[in-house]
Amino acid sequence: MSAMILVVEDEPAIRELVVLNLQQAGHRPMVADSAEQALALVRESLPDMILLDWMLPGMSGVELARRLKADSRTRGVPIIMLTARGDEQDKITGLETGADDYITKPFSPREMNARIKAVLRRRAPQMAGDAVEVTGLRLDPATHRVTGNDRPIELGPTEFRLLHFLMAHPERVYSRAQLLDQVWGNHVFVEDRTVDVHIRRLRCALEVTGHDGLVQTVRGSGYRLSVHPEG
Amino acid sequence: MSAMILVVEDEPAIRELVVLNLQQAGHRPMVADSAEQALALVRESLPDMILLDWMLPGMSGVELARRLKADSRTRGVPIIMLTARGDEQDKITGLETGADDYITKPFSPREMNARIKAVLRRRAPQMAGDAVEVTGLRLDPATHRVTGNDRPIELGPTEFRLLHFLMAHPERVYSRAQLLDQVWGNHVFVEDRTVDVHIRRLRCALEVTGHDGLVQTVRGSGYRLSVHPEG
DNA sequence: GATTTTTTGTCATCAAACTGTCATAATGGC
DNA sequence: GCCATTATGACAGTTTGATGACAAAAAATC
Repeated sequence: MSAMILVVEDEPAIRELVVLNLQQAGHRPMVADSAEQALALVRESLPDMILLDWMLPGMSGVELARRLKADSRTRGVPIIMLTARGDEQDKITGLETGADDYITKPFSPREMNARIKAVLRRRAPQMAGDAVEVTGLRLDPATHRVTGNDRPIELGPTEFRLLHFLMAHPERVYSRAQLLDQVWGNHVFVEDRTVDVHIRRLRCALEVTGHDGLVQTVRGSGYRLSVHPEG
Repeated sequence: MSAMILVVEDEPAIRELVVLNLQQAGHRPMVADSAEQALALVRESLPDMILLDWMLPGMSGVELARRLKADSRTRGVPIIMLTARGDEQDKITGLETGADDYITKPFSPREMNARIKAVLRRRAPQMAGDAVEVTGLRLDPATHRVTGNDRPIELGPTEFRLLHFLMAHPERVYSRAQLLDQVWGNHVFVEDRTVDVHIRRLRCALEVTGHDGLVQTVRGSGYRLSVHPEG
């Protein structure tokens, strides 16, 4: 479970606390101490999640959330609000602006981790770090192991990530561009056709346990991982 | 799970209660009735965890926590705050000073144990102090001794800690950064590649009993200790 | 307090693995 | 059969990890 998480918090003490805890949990934190800086960072590279302080100097956290949810590029990024008090009205407003969850200060690191994991599981399953299994094909991010009917399968790093993503979102077609965004990263410049090659390498590797049929081509659209026979 | 836990609490009744409960749970409690005495004790020997009363005569618990977190030697020791009431402001300040969790009095022994266990598991599972063994490779923290099939194995301090951590978390991949955090300490500034070198030294040492295969490389991700054959 | 002995972090180098791209063959739809 | 799309094999460049050497730092010894 290694997600890039942007922490937007102006108070240095709390910020450091959160960052430390995130690192402990194996995430890669980025920090911003204002909404403006956060926007700039997000423009550079899209994080997997944003922890957002309710109260910020300058542009408030609510306003920032609103903007992020208004932009199609950033809309999908889950947001967890950090709020000082458990004010019901705040909570309502927060959820209205599109926050995915809500943590009331003071929060224990355990609570924070639990909520982060829950949101990740909901919004970006491959980030949650759970093992996934489909008809005997099993991929465990924690041990970084792939097995087909309990026989080990060798995968390169890219094929691993690709399979991980596909298994986390089965029965759904993804275009090459989407796969490039999700598996390679949304900033790299790679030829579309490169996906074909990695799909082939993946199929090759899965062939030894007969699981290569799971990776299906959808002509004109992209690829899909499905348990249903092709066609 | 047997950890050395320092209890800092001025009220004798509560202190005894806590100590009793800790012993019941198999831990080894040390006690201090003031922050000053706590500091002296910590100077002697580093506990695995500190239960710290919020209100203390003389130097307060908050101040003590702050000092402990400021010192690189003691920074890694998890702190659980004992607070009298669920005072919101107290909790905020507590977390700011770097407490890992807090327990609100009055607390049930079960709650206390649960939180202690959780924090220990999260922060320093290898602190549990029990000997670990994997397919004939045995590491005993108490005697600081490593054997492979009952034949002694010589390890440098860093290699020992590294192996200890890996054996306490088998079958799981850790990035170099994570290993640096966990084994070196999350405050040191060391080159990532240094991990490679120590992994190699560790493997070299384990080679004499044929246990070097346990330490596996996961290309692009990090290292893993596993009983399953590589790849 | 000086001198060995260990331990540690860093580098340069080498081998192996991985990656992206292309040219070409194969395939499916019409 | 023709066209668009995908599969495949080969390849060169790049990245990554292993390894041996080395000097600084720390610890132990005298």
